[in-house]
Amino acid sequence: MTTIREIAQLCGVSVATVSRVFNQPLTVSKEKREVVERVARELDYRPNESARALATKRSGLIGLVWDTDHRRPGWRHPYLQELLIGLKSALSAHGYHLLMLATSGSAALRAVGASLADPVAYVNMTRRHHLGGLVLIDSGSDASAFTAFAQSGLPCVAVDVDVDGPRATYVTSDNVGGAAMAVRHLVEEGHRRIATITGPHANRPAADRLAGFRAAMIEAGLAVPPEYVVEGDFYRPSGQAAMRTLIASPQPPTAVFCASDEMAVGALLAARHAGLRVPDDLAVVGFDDIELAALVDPPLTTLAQDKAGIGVAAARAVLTMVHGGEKPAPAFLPTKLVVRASSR
Amino acid sequence: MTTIREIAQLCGVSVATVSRVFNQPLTVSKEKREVVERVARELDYRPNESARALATKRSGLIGLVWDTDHRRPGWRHPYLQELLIGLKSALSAHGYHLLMLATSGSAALRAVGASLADPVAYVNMTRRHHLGGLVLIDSGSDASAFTAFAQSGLPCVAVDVDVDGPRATYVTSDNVGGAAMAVRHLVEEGHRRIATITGPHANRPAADRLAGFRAAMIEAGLAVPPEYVVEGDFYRPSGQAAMRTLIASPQPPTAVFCASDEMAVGALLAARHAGLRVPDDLAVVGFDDIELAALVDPPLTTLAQDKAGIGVAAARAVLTMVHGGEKPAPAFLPTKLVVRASSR
DNA sequence: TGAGCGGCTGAAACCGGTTACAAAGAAAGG
DNA sequence: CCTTTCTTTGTAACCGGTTTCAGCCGCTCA
Repeated sequence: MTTIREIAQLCGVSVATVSRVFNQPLTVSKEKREVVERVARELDYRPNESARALATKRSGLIGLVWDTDHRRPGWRHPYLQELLIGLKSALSAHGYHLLMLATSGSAALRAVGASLADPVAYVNMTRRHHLGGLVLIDSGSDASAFTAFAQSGLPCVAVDVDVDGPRATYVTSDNVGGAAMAVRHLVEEGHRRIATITGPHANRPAADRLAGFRAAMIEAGLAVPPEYVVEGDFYRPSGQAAMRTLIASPQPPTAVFCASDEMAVGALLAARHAGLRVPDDLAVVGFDDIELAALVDPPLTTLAQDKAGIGVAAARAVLTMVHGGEKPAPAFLPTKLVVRASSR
Repeated sequence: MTTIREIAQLCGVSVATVSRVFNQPLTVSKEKREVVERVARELDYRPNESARALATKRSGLIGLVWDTDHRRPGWRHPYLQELLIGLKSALSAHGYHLLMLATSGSAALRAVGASLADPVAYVNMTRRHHLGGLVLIDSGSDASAFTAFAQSGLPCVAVDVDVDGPRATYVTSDNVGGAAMAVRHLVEEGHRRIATITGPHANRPAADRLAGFRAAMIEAGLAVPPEYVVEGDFYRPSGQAAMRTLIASPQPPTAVFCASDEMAVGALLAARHAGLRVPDDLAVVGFDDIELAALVDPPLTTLAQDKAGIGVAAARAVLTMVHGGEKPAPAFLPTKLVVRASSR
């Protein structure tokens, strides 16, 4: 590997000059700059990032905290791939890389059944590697661990989990607006008895979707009897169970808004088992627009999240803070209603 | 941040001794070791990884090459999440982290329509960051770029793509054996006219699945007329089209083995449109066991890949090479036949 | 003509570890 | 008791960059 000193010697300049050529080119005279650049190219010079990080205390890396909860081995992030695509492209545009942190030290914590990996271990890694900031991805467990990150003072951006801290913010979809769009769509289709299957009430997106549902129902002048709000956990079985409950109620709804596509698919299954035709007897609307949504029978009407966009927004937010900017306000990305056969 | 020198001073020892306590504890006397360890703990000492990487030329990072092909914006890895879970946990067990490389410099290449991102840029990053090795994930484009990595001399492990090089190997499922299991299962169900919808012939897993299919057919004493082998591209529409062709043939098959679940779902759709009942008129078997497989109607018989296991195997292989071991032979992980309603 | 200023440049310190080498002390062997 | 060997320790060089500081040079302006 060629070093800055070799180049300096070959060009007859000092190492400081060579360093400047790459970092503050304008402070070097045009002639020397060109010589250095040419020689560097000929020697296929590549700056040593470790040395650079050591000297500057900046590594050009952003940490990704995504720890699958060992108590929920089957849990899967609904759109990890798209999220990563968005994250990666936005970070890459600014010359940053994404480091998937592994906390090998957390075995002890797992043994005692701690939720999520030890935030301390992650913060530890962050400092050791001079990471600029962290992106936190919801891993299906409770969000308490996230607050530990948020309070650590490191630049943190959480996806789909609301956190607050000195340099912590979050990015999610416009869940309130999306849910309201779902209701309006169902009202337009002539429904008046509309129920909802929500996510866990402690979960921010779930709460927002419920709030949007309620607001739009009021706006439409429709009542929401308590039995029309059933809590699920975002996964298919809970949607199926919730739908069974709704079907068994004295006056079953003619439409249901589900806070996730997974639960909506469960609702479709329950409807099928009960002999209900979708959408004639029961309209179903989901949330997420997972790949599966277009493929179930009937295809599912749903609110599409801008999945890659959320990744991009998260990357931007964390970079803003890394570069010393103010903590950005939480971002709520617009959703899009995708109307398919399950609701018309 | 506390440094090794502060600790040395507080303990009244030299920096070398402190360094040894953390790297070769046995060469330090018990007393000094304990003092250093206690003080380090009290001061919450964390070694600076940049400095360490600079001195040792090892970073403890493994690079992940996963560049979504811009010419196939909709392309998605069939099991990225499970793969990452496996990779991460196995790497983490050895104290390694996974660095998702971003090659911002590839914009120029994209402009000229180059396939995949510039391997040179990745190799560049690898050297800059002192990465131990690379894990290459198939990104749906042609595999030519992979050979460039394989020949770079860096430790490389590809997933689902066969590469060879001085320190390059790959990990995939036992595609031959899996396909053979599918055929045997269909034969046991009484089928004799069995067709296959293959993946792209240039793709190694696709070729292996076809080879396994052929071998098992011969073993069962069954003929494979040329029109019973139709090539698809792993995606749904191609499966649907291929199935239409098969149905239109003079003597349509009573069973079809598809090289991917996506194509199998396409085959199911084509069968439904043609008025065929599955599995009575046509049995369908897929490959992958994607989430959708259990949810289509009828649920799909398929060969489940050990997705996380592939990640673990890839991690092990790359670590073996990083630690100076011999290049491991390609690994072929066993698949499992999951029998559902589409074939019985 | 001389003071003042701005642009370039280089010497050297520094970032925080690792490690080759030498030396001191302790233990072993003759 | 002296030599040899082993263990433990410290000194100092080194990894490859960045950055402070001072000095030089050429200009401008009074």
